[in-house]
Amino acid sequence: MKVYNTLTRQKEEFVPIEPGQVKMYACGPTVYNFIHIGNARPICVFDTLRRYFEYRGYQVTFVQNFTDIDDKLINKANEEGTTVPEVAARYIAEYWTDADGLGVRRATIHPKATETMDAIISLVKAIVDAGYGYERDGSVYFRSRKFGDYGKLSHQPLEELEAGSRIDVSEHKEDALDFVLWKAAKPGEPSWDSPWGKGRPGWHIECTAMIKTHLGDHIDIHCGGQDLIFPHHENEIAQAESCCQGEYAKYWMHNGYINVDNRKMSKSLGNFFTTREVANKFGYEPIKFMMLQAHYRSPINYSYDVIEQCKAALERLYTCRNNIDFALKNAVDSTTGGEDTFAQTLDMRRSQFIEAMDDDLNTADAIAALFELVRDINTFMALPRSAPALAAAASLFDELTGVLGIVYNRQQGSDAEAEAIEALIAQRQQARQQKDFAKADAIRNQLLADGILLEDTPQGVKWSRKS
RNA sequence: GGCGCCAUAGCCAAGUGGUAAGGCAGAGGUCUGCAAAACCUUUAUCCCCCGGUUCAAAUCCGGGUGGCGCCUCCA
Repeated sequence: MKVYNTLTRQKEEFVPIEPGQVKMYACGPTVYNFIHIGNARPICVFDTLRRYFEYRGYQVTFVQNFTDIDDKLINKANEEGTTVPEVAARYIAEYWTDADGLGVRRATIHPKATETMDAIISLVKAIVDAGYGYERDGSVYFRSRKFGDYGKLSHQPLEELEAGSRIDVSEHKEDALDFVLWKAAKPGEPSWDSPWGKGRPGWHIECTAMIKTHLGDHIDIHCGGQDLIFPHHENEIAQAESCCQGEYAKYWMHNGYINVDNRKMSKSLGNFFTTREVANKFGYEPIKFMMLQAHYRSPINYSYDVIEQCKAALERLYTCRNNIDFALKNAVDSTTGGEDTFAQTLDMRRSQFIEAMDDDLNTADAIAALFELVRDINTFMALPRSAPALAAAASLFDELTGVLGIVYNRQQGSDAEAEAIEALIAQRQQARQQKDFAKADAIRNQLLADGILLEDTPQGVKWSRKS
């Protein structure tokens, strides 16, 4: 498999540090609000990456953090007259709702910054001991310029980084490039005891500490949004490699932005949509599909039209899967002509899918393979088929959509409900036989109003729930 | 100023040297009591513009034009 590595700005063959194992880390949300769909992109993309590695037989340890102590959380708690832990707990719960809706699996470990405090403090200490950190008035800073590789990820010359940075008069940095590892406590803020007095961690140190705690000193892949390359990931490298030999992360993968009106969607610009509000209107599935229909490094311009198109595209997929189940109920006993060819076609689509995913997670091409598979299956089902052949089709469909994490969770009704529907269908069939089409259509329309779609086929009446 | 990214049909989107995937929308057809679904056909003589390299370029090189991002919290 090839992956694009931000470090080298090239697609590279993925070679894990330990054969058969992948250790990956993705920067997770700061839990002070609902996540917006820009936040949802890396969550979806890197979940798919993780699933794909597992599909290819790797044992994956995937860590994604929650930043649960930070200025934004403190502000939110103050605004609401509540506490930081309460705010964090609430939005972590909301995060799970969105993640589950998007069909994103739980990571192996979801550490929280506040639960990693010991590791954070010892890491800061190690950095100070190594001569890269220094304390001023209870805060600890990192000497960026002393770390020779500073700028290697963002590919920025130091002078330029310096020109862009500003020294806050309230801080006591030796150099404009330096960044904070540990912040001295301000009155009324949550704080932890440390060798430098009460304080809390800087933004960058938690990820490094969590990686070292849960994955070790060297990981295969570090992921995140492109906007984290500088300064966040650059600083993580400095923190990790200044006090530990060897490479912190072998591959760095960064996803592109979600835009609105071609502008980056962000909380600071105020042009964001929360995942929840879009999901309430269109469902979670089209959001997930939108994330995967484009390559993960390309920008996606979110709009009403796009999400509607995604919904329609998904409908084709779901209908196919439903039709397989229907065909399975009416399967014939003996095999029919062309089943060998069909089996070969299935294998060919699987190969096509894998080839696409192997090329730096080209989910757009993988989805194209999936749609071609759908056409193959639909064509195959034009005739009555044997159960094993249909089951093979269903199995491959589930296999590939499973790797993508395109959830298919159309709600299931109760048995009583199904019986009532079947009864109405029977009435309608009777009406049809008597050529009472007005009555037949009335029943069909009534069911449709209840979200039940009837379709007449040579094998009988098929019904399904519409979203 | 520094470092990058992008420009493909009405819309979304792959393809990065060998003659334009896939989806949505549209048109025609088959099937159907009708509808739905499905299938077939069709929708870019051409990939922002101008040069160049090559037997061959949407794909490489040079120059434009337009859009965007990071350098400050941010996925």
